[in-house]
Amino acid sequence: MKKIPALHSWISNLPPDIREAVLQLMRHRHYEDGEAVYLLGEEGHELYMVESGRVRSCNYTLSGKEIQYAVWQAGDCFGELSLIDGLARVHSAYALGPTDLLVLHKVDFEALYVEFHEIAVQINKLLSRRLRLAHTVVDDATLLPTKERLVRLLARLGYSIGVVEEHGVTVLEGFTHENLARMLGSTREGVGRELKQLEEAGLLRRSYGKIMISDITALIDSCDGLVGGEPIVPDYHH
Amino acid sequence: MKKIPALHSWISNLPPDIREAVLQLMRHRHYEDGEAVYLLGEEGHELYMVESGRVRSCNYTLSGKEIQYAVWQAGDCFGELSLIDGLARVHSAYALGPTDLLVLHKVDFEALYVEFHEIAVQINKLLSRRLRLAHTVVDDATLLPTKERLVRLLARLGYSIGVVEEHGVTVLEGFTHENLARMLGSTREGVGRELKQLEEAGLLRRSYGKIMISDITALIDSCDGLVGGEPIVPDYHH
DNA sequence: CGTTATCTGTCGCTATAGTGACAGTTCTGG
DNA sequence: CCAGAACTGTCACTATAGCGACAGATAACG
Repeated sequence: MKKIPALHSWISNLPPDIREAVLQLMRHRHYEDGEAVYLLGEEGHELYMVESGRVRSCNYTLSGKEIQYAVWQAGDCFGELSLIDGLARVHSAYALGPTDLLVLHKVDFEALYVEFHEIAVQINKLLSRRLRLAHTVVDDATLLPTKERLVRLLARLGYSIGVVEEHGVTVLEGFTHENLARMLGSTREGVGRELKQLEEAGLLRRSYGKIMISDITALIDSCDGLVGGEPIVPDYHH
Repeated sequence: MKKIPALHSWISNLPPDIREAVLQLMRHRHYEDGEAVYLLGEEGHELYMVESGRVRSCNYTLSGKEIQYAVWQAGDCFGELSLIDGLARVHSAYALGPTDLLVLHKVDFEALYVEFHEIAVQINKLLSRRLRLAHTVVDDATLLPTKERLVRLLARLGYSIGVVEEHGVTVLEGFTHENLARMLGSTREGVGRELKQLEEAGLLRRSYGKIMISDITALIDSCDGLVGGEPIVPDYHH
């Protein structure tokens, strides 16, 4: 049973001495389920790293429809965008379940940013990764039907925050159909329909809030209509 | 008659001395209409700045459907992503009409990147901008119906590469319905339908390959169902 | 100045996927 | 262990928008 490491952390990629300097300036903060870390439109004056729990980032229409961009968990960093360019938050972030974060204030970040060249380099890598991921999401949303988009979303989630159990089975836990639908810009019913079909095709098994993928590669191959663009961005560190 | 400045240039934001050092290492190259600058999946070993003409970046499905991410023109920089993270190109780039580019080789870029801290800082800003833009595109694609997506696309294009004529009319030239559809993940017919409706509503005028928007703000207001997320990312320089 | 290619307008057909409604299932907390 | 909540399954209805087809308009080029 192996946990796949965090993919969105620039802090853990820093050389040990600089990393310690950064961590020293970060403060703990606890959030209850559903509590907002920050809201769309706010001025951003902090960035974050997840210690435990999960955080989701999303945006809404006036009619209430929601798109969820990402779910961050232990080790992932987020919230740095507004600190880099000084503009407002483009989405809101909420705790998914009780969550502990490490918080770095803008003032401290800027001091570190100026002092250590290496931080800008790592942030560039982080932003590159985010950008590649955003491109694959745009590809999915504009080029593919719901079924394939779901497959690629499951692959991404499987690789990034899934837990690998014996026999190479990847398990996704804590995702409702509703939650998956939000990441696709689709609906609960639609996700249910497609998941059922994928189960019938033998590509995954389900049990209330748990999705077990026996072979992510096979899942992807089942319906990859894209010429290029892997569903998941390869890891840049190591 | 005023041209709106390039929004995707990290080079022009550098202090004059560093900028000169960068420009000195760049070489001219000419491309004919439709010629590939780079292709999806290739290893990237160059980055570019547009001198004249236009470049479009896109991706395809196996069935031939295309999504176009961006159109770059004079002053815009592109192609830096693969140089930052070392991964393959995630899309292809083609010249739109005869085009002249300035080319910087990876080796030279890396030397500059290490020597001048300021370059990493500017690249951070560029990537931030790209990421914000990508977020608004994801919002559009997943949350909004075709009509509103078209409106927001026109607003983005108007602000970024439109030409402002007398009476504040913004003119978009060189975009076919086909081309617009590719940026929406929609179809030529659909774009035609919606453009007609927008014209009937008095929000724009058309004449073969030219779209004249009298008031971009009014256009946006006509159907903005998003809670947050401006259709265009504000400019960070100045 | 006429031929060709590209772009645009229009119309009807169709299907993918969103909506609403309700029943069944699994979990949670007292 | 039981009641309520949250999640899931299913089905019929509907509409947005993609597809195919063709005619008309504008530009490009020799």
